Amino acid sequence: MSTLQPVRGTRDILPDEMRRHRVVIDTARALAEQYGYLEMSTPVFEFTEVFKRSLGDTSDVVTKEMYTFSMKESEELTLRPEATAGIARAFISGGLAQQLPLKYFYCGPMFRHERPQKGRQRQFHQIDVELLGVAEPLGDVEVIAIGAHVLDALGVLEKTALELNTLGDPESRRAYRAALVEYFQDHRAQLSADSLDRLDRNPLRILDSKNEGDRRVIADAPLFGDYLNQESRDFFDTVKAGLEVLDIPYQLNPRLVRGLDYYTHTAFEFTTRELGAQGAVLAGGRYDGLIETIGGPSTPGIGWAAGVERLSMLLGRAPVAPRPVVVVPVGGGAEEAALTLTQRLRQAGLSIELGFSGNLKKRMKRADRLNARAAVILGEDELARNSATVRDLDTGEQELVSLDVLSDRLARFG
RNA sequence: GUGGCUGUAGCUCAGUUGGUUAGAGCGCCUGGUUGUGGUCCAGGAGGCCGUGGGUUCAAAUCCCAUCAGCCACCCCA
Repeated sequence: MSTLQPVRGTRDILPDEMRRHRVVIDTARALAEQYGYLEMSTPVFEFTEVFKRSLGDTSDVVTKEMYTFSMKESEELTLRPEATAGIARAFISGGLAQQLPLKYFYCGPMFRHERPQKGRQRQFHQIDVELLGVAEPLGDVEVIAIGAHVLDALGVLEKTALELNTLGDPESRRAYRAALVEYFQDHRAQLSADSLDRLDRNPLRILDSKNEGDRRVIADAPLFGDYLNQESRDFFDTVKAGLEVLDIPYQLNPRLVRGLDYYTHTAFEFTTRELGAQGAVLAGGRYDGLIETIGGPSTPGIGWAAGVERLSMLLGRAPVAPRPVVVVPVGGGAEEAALTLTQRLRQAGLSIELGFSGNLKKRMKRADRLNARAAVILGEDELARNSATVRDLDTGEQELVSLDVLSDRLARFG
């Protein structure tokens, strides 16, 4: 192939694939709006500090996956690896704490320097829903409900399963974390190198390990359920009850964890088995501590992100390109008339193609390749009668139509 | 970041133990029609065999490196 390859982990999105992306994004945006979540946008890059503080200095994303660059000695910038940090930052910079609760929808490209795989690229796209300023478990239920609704509207809900867990409030977490660290310290010898590393940085993550030795140790590890205080237990019960009321099935997964301290209570993931190792398709949770952590007023929050590429891979049939009507001039004398006719029909709201060159045969062939619905043939004969020949390209039937009523006549091909 | 598999026309692939001008299907172009597409028929264009080195009289075929994709780990959307 050419040496002009796209950068590793990036790709061009041509119209066929773009159409799939748009189905995902447009569906999610419309549904989110229906729930009152309004679209907003933040810059693709931020001061590196924004991500370090919000994702945590020890997270994998921050320690080895960020695209960081500096412009001046004082300006360390990073291409965003996810959306929530920027939204939280915008919340603080904009003084938006005055207007709670806030409901946002977001979509755009994200950047992570990971080893590419199917369903995992270095530039990828996410849709994102955030609810700020709601501490009640009903907020969790609504946010998860939007996720389920989006997946259902895309026709992929039955290809996924909702996994649910709670991380409790900070008090419960601290107690559990301490118990976990103590337990794993006693079993250091049986843990994998990866997990030993996690023991310092991110002990909850060990629960998620797929390593066999780790799994044996994990089997007897303390359970989060035993360390949840009453408030946390009640909170989780209310979330579960809400999901049951809405008929959203879920499976409890005590191994579903988030490593960082500002995550609280609900954690959830819609996963699929159709994308190999990249199973998480739409995932999120509650982050009551986040905004305070990066320097704002203590504000509860919950949200999710979903991978546009992953969702579009799950989509069954690709949406077809819109079918235009093609205007075909015959002979040089008809070109001008065709040009004005084309523009007039477009202004009437029709999708019209006018080829730039070629004889009748070539133009008809091109119409066919465009999957055109009809051809409007304009030659000397037609012009003499102030008419055009309209050919239905599906049935092959054609008739002479006066130019005066042409746009009405073509409306049925719209 | 670690380990493994793969890389031949626009696409999907074939290419025998290294041996003359590298093949197929689909797609594309031209013609069979002077004002009519899809089907059919005939013809045609298009490959530095991912890239760079090496072994050999001889490399798409063997070796090394490199780039990219894929799979698992990891991470997550």
